[in-house]
Amino acid sequence: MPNNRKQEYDCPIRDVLDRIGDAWTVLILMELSRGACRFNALRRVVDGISQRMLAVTLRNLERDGLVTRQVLETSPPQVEYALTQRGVSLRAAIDTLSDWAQANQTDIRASRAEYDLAKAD
Amino acid sequence: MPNNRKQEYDCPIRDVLDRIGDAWTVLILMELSRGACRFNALRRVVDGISQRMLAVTLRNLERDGLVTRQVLETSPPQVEYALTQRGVSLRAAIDTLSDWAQANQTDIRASRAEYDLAKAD
DNA sequence: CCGAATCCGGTTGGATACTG
DNA sequence: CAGTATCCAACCGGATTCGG
Repeated sequence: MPNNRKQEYDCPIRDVLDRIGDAWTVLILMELSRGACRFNALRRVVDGISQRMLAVTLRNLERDGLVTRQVLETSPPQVEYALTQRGVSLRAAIDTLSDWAQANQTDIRASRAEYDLAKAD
Repeated sequence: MPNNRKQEYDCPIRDVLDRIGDAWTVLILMELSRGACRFNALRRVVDGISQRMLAVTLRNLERDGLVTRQVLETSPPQVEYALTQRGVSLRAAIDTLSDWAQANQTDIRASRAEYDLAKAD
């Protein structure tokens, strides 16, 4: 039920988190923000992503208008993905979170270590 | 492998997304930002959350130093949760994302509808 | 080269029942 | 009141295979 109920309320922040909360979307977004990229090129650089998840993630991004998909008429055909303007603006919003993450990561790690230690009494 | 590999790289943004990417953390964070709250009070207001997930989520938040857990010496004992300073700052970062979500949600919905329609040809 | 379809093991999280 | 423990169904995503 967790995934069905996600869209149960009309909560915009949930929409975004459902998109970027998974393991790969943010990585792909970051990679594409460095410039357009083809499928297998992405696959090599994202490192560890399966073909399936790359396809699924890109399709979702395209569906939300965050990424464009352009088929190049080469032989064999190639497909180039690029951020839309909306995608760029999302990336900027994510950067805020990323900044927070970097600024607080050592403190958070310390808190976790302390917490785990206290539990191991 | 997706969950084991999450922490594989030392990527701070992943740390944050692993925390707030789930269904409940953000909702609880938002609720606590309105003031301290007890367990069952949270449970009532968050609406739809199971007892188990509320406990798990709160424990994770506490572990990261985002939330404090204070046992009140009443009878029966009550437990009050509140945001830490760090929790407040995270909420601020999330607000940026939330603003983006609100600003773009109608466009995104439109994109999705258009995409789905094009697929149903 | 790009992707969809199928299969299937591991994780997630709800329901329920039980403690301090 | 505030959790923990157990059980189990649903989902997610990797591996593999096949199509355009």
